[in-house]
Amino acid sequence: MPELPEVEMARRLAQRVAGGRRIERVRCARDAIVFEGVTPARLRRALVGRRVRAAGRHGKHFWLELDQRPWPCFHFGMSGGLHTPGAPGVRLVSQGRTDRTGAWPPRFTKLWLTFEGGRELAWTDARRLGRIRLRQNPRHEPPLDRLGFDALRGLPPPGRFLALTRARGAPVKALLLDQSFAAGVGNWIADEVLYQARIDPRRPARTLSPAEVGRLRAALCAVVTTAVRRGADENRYPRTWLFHTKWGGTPMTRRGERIRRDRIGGRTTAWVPSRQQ
DNA sequence: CTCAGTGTTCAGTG
DNA sequence: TCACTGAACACTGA
Repeated sequence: MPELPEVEMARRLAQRVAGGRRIERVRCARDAIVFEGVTPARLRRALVGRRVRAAGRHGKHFWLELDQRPWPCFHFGMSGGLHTPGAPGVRLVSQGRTDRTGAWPPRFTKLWLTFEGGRELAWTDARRLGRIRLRQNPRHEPPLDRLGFDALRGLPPPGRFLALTRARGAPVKALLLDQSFAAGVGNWIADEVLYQARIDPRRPARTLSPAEVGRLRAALCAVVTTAVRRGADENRYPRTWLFHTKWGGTPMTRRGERIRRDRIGGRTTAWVPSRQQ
């Protein structure tokens, strides 16, 4: 689930539910892995009674900006999500079948917040690769301070993007996944971007021509902004996207192109050799 | 039962 | 020191 578009939806959900409200109650699961460097008692002390001013995000990390520091910071790992009880006009960040049951709080809830007025947020993580931390200044402390430009809001201008890309020797697929390059890009976005830019994922980044880097930048921008505009709802992504056909039993795009799957940059990569030379 | 997986970190290599 | 690679992490669901 959680690449940049899903995390952006979570941020907006947090903003709508919690923005301007005081935190009344904080409940934590017992989990010394997900709560990194924070005991439930300290987290409770930092949050209870605080007012939420806003919700921030960079790449796949997001945080709540409170009227007093430190602030809670969240990363969803492979399987995390943010939920609120189904109130009219409030969109759920879906986490698949485990919470279509409608249970509240959902299965695998790690942090459960109640705000003044009775609104609630639940942060879930089945596989426990996600993290909850406390930070004085999230953007300027680990792990956020090691991130590159945000793929939605911080895309560098063409000249700088070209220089950044050609400074690297890794396969361009690996470069796209590197969070210190483009924060927020995950496996499916990287595949989609390379497909749309018509670039072979194995190519060392420094061998791309200026025209190819231009296509890469344009495709990155298009994929991320479109996914966010469509509410990170895969059913609403354009039909031409590789996304829809990459995992199916039929390894074909709807254009009839053969899809190949290789291990590139440490991840399974779906690509179309006839189109990505 | 086995294996892949929408992610990150860290040890090891050159 | 830097750039890069691959394994480990923890657990679910196919």
